[in-house]
Amino acid sequence: MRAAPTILHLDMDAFYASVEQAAKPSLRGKAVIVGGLGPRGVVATASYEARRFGVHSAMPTAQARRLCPNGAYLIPRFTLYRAVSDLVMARLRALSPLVEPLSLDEAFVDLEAGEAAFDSAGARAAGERLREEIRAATGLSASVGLAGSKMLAKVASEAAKPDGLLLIEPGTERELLAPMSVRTLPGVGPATGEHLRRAGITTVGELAEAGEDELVRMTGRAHGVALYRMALGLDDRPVVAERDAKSVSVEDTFDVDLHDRVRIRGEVQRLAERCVGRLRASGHSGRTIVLKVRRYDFSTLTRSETLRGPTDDPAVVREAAARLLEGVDTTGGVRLLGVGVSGLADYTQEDLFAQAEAEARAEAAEGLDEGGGAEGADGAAGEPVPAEPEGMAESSAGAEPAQERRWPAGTDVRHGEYGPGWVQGSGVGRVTVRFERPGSAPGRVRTFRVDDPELEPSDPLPLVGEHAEDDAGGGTD
DNA sequence: TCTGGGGTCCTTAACCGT
DNA sequence: TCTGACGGTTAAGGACCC
Repeated sequence: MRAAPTILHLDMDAFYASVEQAAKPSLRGKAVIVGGLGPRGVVATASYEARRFGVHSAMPTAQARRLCPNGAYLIPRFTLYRAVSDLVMARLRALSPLVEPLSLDEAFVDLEAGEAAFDSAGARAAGERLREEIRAATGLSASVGLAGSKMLAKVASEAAKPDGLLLIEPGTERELLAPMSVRTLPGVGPATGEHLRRAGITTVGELAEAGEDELVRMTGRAHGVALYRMALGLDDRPVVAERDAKSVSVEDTFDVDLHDRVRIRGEVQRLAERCVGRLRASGHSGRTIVLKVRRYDFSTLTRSETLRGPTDDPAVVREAAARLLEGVDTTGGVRLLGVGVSGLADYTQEDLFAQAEAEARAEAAEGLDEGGGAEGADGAAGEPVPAEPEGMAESSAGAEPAQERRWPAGTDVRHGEYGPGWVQGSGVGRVTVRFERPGSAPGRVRTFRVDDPELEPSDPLPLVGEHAEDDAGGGTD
């Protein structure tokens, strides 16, 4: 019924992990796990090599380490991923003005609107060309789904993974979907999946048979209607570029539950500041302040307050957050705190640029603050481990004077003598660095004292060498 | 060693006003 | 004036996504 399969869904394969493998030649073909490395971290992305051990995203990192003890565990480096993502999105926008990014590694493109394709053959050709261009520009593989609707295009790219392309011909969608699990449909997660399973519905075909009324009764109005339409392969949502943000929030999970009320208040104030920093950087102000508290038992509650008008004043947000906290019982301990602002209004801030810069600096400083997990700890003997008092996550009230330099695994560094490399692990006063760069052969490893003056953090190098013209970065030769 | 961080959207209930 | 049907807003929670 629907026209030609000219909606394209692009999905980068194991994006964060693939970027790290591209940046670090010695990791190619190896199990790479990107995610939180602390005691409560979870996996953001696992390379396909790591997936063979049963590691997958959203899994606690601790569990991943048990399944795959020899994997490389790295913290995410969003600035690098964003830069790579920008290259990819630029390719998409060259195809069509109608590009809807869903995240750093995923987007929809309306090929017809860009006059890039009008039929199956044209769409397939455009998709294959796109995959080649992305590989040339970034060195990474992407999967492409093509269909007459967003939902089907996404299902197609999922099925094409990794490094593939799948086009769903119009008219074939129902029979294609029928045997698939309901869980392949976007919007059907663990809860809905289990709900449906208990009603004896496990495939998309059974979903369609159940009928709209039944599904609405089981899962609610909006969900039921959407579910039924998806089961029939119906989806007429347009590709929309430029959707504006609806809320801004920041949250922190603590390595150890917080009990001290004074400390909790202090953390809420910090989060409020950070939240406003981001709010301002995005050129917004907001009316509703939200406090989020996750307790020791993982139960989560939110408290919110709506102001008379929008604000981007740190003091106002801090005070509102503090008021909201007073209404929350924290006995037993708190594992996470968050502060958010919603009800956003455009707010053209006078000195927006100065603020954005301040924010960027603050973020850069924070990035290096995170607790670094040593990874290749090997048989390092002797010397007592620094034994950090846990829970004193970051910037612990300036108690310790001679701050030891931290080298989180995965950080880019430059050594005066050996050149560019990355931190493979650190601990017991030492840091292990592998010297290699995106274009090079796998490099050698050397170990230094953490305070080696020749060693300094550096910016990530571009994945594909060609952009040598801009020496803006650390192009000291 | 259980379970991140940033979002979006939906549902339900209470409350207010028409 | 009382009651009801609605509709909008606010607050809280939950499911889901990457």
